[in-house]
Amino acid sequence: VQPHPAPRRADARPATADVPARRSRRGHGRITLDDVAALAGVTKITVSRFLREPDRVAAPTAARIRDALADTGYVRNKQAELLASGRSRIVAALIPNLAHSIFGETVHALSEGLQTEGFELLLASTAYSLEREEDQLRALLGWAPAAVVVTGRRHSDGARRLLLDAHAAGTPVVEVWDYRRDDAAPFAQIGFDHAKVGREMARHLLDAGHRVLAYVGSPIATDFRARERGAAFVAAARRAGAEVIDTTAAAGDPFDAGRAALAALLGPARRRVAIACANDQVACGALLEALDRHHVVPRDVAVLGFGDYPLGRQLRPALSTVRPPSRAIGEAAAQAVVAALKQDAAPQGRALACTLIARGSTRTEG
Amino acid sequence: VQPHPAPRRADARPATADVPARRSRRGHGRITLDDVAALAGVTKITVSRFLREPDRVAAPTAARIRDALADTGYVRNKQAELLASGRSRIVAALIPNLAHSIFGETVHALSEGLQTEGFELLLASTAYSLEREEDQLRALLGWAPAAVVVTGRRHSDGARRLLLDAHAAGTPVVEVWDYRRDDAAPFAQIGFDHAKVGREMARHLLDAGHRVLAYVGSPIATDFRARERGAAFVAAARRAGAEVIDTTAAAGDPFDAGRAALAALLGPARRRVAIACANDQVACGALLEALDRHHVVPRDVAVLGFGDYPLGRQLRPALSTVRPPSRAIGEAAAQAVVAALKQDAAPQGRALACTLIARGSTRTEG
DNA sequence: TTGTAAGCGTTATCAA
DNA sequence: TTGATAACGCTTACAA
Repeated sequence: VQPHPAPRRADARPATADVPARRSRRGHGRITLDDVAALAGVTKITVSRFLREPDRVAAPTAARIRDALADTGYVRNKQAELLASGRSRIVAALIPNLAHSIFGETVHALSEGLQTEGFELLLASTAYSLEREEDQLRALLGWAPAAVVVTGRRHSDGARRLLLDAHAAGTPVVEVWDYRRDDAAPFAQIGFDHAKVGREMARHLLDAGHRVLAYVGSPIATDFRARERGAAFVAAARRAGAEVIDTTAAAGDPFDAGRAALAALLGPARRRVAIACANDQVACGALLEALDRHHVVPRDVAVLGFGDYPLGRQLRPALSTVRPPSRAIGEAAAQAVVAALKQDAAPQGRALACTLIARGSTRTEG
Repeated sequence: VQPHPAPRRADARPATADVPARRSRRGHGRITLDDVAALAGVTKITVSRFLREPDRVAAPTAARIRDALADTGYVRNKQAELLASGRSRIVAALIPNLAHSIFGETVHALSEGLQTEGFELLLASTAYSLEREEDQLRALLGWAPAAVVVTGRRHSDGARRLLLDAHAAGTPVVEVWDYRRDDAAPFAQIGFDHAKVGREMARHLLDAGHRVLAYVGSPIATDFRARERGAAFVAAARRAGAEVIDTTAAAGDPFDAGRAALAALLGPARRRVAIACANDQVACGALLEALDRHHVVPRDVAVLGFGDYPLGRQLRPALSTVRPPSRAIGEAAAQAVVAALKQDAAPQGRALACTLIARGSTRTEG
């Protein structure tokens, strides 16, 4: 641990004409522009200018300011900066779940894309609750963000109102992880059509020759996108004349839920089924349970997941799954937001594609 | 989609004595306190007071203000609020990795603990880079946070300087996920002793009768905590007279890295080994590879992970692992920060315990 | 090239 | 119970 000089603070503020010694409502002890300026022998506006446009101050002055900044360990106060400049370089994003989730890559890509353009990402999670979404959205809007990114196209009336107000005030609003061509929503959508994915999942299992199809849905009632996939899966399977079982995974550990779902589906009365799951974790649980029970995969039991988590590739047979364009969504959202802000126009929506990855859990290899 | 009234904005600002019609540097179209106040027929300070202490305005006035707030869809500007009040209710936290990580529970618990006390969490990730930590820390400090939470006790000189300055200015600083009893660091530490965990991991494998021990470390050179566990593991195993192999997992998919590590360790020349891994994903990869190769687990190949990810429980045999107090760290950090801010004192550090969970991958059951 | 004055939207202080 | 005024720390606009 290196010792280091305590932060220097100018004792006397630069005398501002005949203003009485500042009544110091609170100092919080932090270094301000005035402190740096005093040390550099200039006024704060020169330091401020140096911070924004270094080339516009004379070289010797710049050198003194540089020293003063390093000496004091000055950190610019964002609140004051944003309030004064009127334009925030903050993008607020609202995601259902931060920890251990499918949204990780989206957030990462979004963050990178924004950072390279000089924007900061302010993140909050909704825990899949519409009510919480509204609360968090209100909190985020308090930061006066330059743009807003939300997940999905379903919101509470209050949240929708907030988004529409922001939109009306010229703040770009982007909805990610969903896309409906026919949707007349006012916000740009960047994502994919979940109903279409559900149909493709059914089609894949039907094409593999299965005639008994099950969907194991998410235990989260407000995961509208998973529900949409499930509903479309069920409808498509029924249309094709298959026997369809529509179930929901138990709450709690998703692997255990997948195991339990498989156990419930199979028994003396039923020995063959093709299962599509709301996510790969549930699917891995189902697949592991099927293997433990010595069912023949994929002939008797086929399992199809969603999300393309790294684990699925490791099982034997490996898990078939749908890979969502997680990273592309984040990249596209960053691009859309940045472009909209630069051109002062409404952001552009974009449809992205999922990829169905057929592996051993649904298809006999070779 | 319900139609809703466009946000109302008072056309004429309340006449502020003889100030000329505002020169309107920029309007950003957002609703301000003045707009709400004009609609309610009061001045902005009354609205501000209502927002902070509703009981201190007369009932009829309060009702009018309430209506005006709802009508306008007013959202309080955080920048102005924080700047004016001088005390930010923001806690800044710096975590190595947000997506898919062991820190998820810590962040979640921290967030919950702070939220119930009226604080907001501002999160940033370091991607395990000291350089990035310093950058991100500087950015976070720009928000003038009421407290700072960082991961670990290793920082760049610059970051340390920033933390010490904050500390000196009375801002509580907490280091999480590490704890050294002998450490004379100025910051409160909330976590556990990684060296001790490394020794316990070695002890567990030795107690199970193994005499050839391997450590598969993290590919992230700057994951100091994993390195500390590894170094202590190796030292303890050597002290006990065991043959020790100290390796590092390949970068990329951790499951694949675990598989590759096992493949490299075992061959014609060596048929028995007990492997400890930097994390459960690598350990699961190693365990799956051992099973695919028909090694006898745990007699010939034993595998011990770290992290207690849900997947480990699902394998057969299940993965032995160390469960870190992830949630407890987040809770304790929230408590420490809140207590420090309330009492205007330095935050208190705390040692928390890991639990070694012996399952079938290291111990013959029954 | 540098500085002065005003103001961003809110809150603390004090007065009415 | 309500309001006038002066900050908070910084940036914009304009002057020197």
